[in-house]
Amino acid sequence: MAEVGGVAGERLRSFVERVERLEEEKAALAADIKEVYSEAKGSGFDIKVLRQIIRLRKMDQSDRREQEELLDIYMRALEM
Amino acid sequence: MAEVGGVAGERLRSFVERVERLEEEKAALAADIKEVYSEAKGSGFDIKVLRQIIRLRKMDQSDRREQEELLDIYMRALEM
Amino acid sequence: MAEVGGVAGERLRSFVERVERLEEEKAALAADIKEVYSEAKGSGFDIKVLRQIIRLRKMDQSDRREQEELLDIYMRALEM
Amino acid sequence: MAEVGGVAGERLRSFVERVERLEEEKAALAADIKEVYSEAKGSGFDIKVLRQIIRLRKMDQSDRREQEELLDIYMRALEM
DNA sequence: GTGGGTTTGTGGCACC
DNA sequence: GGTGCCACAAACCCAC
Repeated sequence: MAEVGGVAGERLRSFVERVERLEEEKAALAADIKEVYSEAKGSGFDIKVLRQIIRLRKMDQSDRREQEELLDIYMRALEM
Repeated sequence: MAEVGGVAGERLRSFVERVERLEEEKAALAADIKEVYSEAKGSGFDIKVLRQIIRLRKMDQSDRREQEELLDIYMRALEM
Repeated sequence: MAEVGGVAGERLRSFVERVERLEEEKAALAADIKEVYSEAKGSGFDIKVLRQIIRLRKMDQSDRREQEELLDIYMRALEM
Repeated sequence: MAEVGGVAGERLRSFVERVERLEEEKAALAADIKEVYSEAKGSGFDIKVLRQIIRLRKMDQSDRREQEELLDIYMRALEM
């Protein structure tokens, strides 16, 4: 990190701005999600229930993956 | 949350899937951000400090100053 | 936070030290846990497998709790 | 990880339970710490700054200085 | 303003 | 040694 005002400064600025740009897009998506929840609420759904459903669906997936992974490492631990 | 099993079921499914879709995209952006940090690291930048820079740029100036002043007061109180 | 060197300073110091004390104890427990894993490894167990087992046992519990919670909020959403 | 189902099964169970026991105690301490912060908050202290104080006290002086210097360099490079 | 929950950041650990 | 991963801790945000 020599060249405080020189080339490195340009690279640094570039990285910072790329991250900031991506974070903006991410924040926009978060806002979209919030809007969907809001719309759902307007249709009479309970947001807390919705969130829970989505969380459980995600968990089931990762749970299944974990189980498979456990089987896998058991097998390797037993040198099968 | 009326009409369980009826028309509302369709709507519910639709909301759930929209949220899941958006969350996938959000996760993809998070991965992109991670990659940028990784690239910056490869260029010799300190990721932790980089994160701090981005945090400071986002933070309001007056809040930032306020926090620092409070920290200063506490440290003097503790004779650090 | 007036009284930088006075009464408030004493209270501040007291809180800080209480937290530090508790964190020390917590760190000691973390070290104990690490030691148990180490001992298990010495007995021929695969640490990664062990961790996975413990994680799954914890997950199963919290999964069950989540399911119950979901049922509960469904019921409340349906005003049962 | 040999002897699945035999004597090793007992040992395995023992290790798992010891870890789980220690993790419970650790969780209890975490709750205690949270409570201290809560009490401090009730006395008018800023929790965020309090945490920072504790972090700084734990951190090595030279590391702390190093981080600050790096931050300073980056900020000058970005003309912040 | 307080608590809960979600998300982000940091540190430790294992593997390469 | 250094890199990626995972778990814990902290910050943030919303709803009440």
